[in-house]
Amino acid sequence: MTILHSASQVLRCFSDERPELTLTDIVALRGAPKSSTSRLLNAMRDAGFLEVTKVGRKYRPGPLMIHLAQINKVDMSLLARADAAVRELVEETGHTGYVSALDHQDVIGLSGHEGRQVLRVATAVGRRLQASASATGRALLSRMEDRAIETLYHKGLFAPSERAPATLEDLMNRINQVRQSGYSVAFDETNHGVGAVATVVVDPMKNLALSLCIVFPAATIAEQEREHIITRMKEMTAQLARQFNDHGQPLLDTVRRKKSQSGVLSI
Amino acid sequence: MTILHSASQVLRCFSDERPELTLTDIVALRGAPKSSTSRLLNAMRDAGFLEVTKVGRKYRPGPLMIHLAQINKVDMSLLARADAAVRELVEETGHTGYVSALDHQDVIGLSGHEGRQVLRVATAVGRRLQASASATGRALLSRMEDRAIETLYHKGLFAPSERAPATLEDLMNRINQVRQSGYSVAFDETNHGVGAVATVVVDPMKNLALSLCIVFPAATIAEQEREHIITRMKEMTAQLARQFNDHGQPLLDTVRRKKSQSGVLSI
DNA sequence: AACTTTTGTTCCATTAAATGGAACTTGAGG
DNA sequence: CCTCAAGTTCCATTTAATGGAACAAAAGTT
Repeated sequence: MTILHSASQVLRCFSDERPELTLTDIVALRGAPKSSTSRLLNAMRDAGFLEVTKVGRKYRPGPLMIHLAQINKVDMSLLARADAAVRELVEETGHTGYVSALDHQDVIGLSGHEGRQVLRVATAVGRRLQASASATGRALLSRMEDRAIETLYHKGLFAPSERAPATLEDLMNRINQVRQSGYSVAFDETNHGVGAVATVVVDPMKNLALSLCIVFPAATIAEQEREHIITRMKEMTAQLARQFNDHGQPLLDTVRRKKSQSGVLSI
Repeated sequence: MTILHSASQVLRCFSDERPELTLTDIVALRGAPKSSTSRLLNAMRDAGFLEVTKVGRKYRPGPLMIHLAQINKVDMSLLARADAAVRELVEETGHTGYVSALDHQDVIGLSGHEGRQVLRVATAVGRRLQASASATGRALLSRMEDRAIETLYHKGLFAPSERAPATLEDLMNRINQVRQSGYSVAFDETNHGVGAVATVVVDPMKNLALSLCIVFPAATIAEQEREHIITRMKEMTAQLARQFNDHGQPLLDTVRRKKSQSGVLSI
């Protein structure tokens, strides 16, 4: 174990729920000896990775992190991150991939990358898709509360093809499958001959859900390759979820209010 | 030199102007051997501190930094940072300190910390002060363009005491002194018997200038102590400036528009 | 205030990692 | 196919990190 990995582990201990940690906290979380951890934390403080609160000897991410967070060209938005992840998947698999978000009953493509395969699905940035009849749409819906989904489809739903869910009950079954497995699939639903695998990740701070999706010709894909795509997508999505403190909470129906700081007037 | 310090140096190489760097860039910036730097950068990538762009082997701050930037309880605003810096100065010197911002011709106290000294200046969060007749006000004005200052005081200015600048010319002289020395002083200007030292730092992304100020009884302060306060304030202000990419640019008169991302639709 | 418990630091010999020069590999132009 | 620049790997050497235990400092407890 190099000290950089140790430092990395320490920094990963911090989260929204635990923005400040003591030495003993970190010892407990990492399981490393107290002495090493003590020296490590002091070294990290000296280097600017951490800073200590005057009261209670608590550590938190330090000035160096604040410096990096100010660099606005390093886009840290979920969209930029999800887009980068999809691009990586596209390069790996050669299939087309895109990132999309939900808008009422529709899914909108926000960014897309075309694959290298001769037979490939064209990307459609800005195009709308029925949420209920697509892998990416059901992935996004899976992070809403049941009540909200029912409200959204209270007038019933339209199935553009035989394989798409035709009733609210069908849809809920498919959504529950997504919730359980962590990914969403579709074959021949909105577009004939097209297969899709999608996952979803939410940024709880912005209450924003985005879906990662890889699309491919349904006929030519091998079972093994499909499995591989699913595995990689779940891996990359899990990484994004960790980065954004997404612990699987459902999306809030109403807009969350930001708490005001204590003791300091806001501008 | 520990590897943590090296890693810290590398991360400090990134800025708004240089959001991505190659191995050779970093070798040039740090002066360390190429071999060590190569290994260091790869180790940092493995640990999540950096990530590499697929094209051009460029490095930039990595997923770990993005994770930390998401922690909302770690307040990275300039106000929170300036407040923490002032608190530290107050603890060190025992004198009262505060952070303030400009509102037209006034300075408003945004956060304050009272000193430990028996004879101390009381804090006044939310209270207004004449910008022209205070150390903190002139510090803030020093980051505006001359034209903007002239516009602000085109109706002339009022001096609340003999030592305060009475004309625009007086004021400009005092402001130019601040620009040159990097700090602002006042004795017996708005409040009798009160001395003050102030510095200013701006967050270019928010186009926000904040002033750090330490106030003390003018009569009882030793020359040496005053010098020490100035030195420490300049140090801490310089650190903040580095973190926020403040390179001494004047404040924009109009609100800067944020550029939209290329290739990706914004939500 | 004296005691106990909890929490963090320092010491030490041992182990493991970082170092820098040189040789080597890779990749982009010509 | 060659060349030059950019990046990686090798190796012996130096330097830093490790973890157990003793030590010191706070925070509770009687």
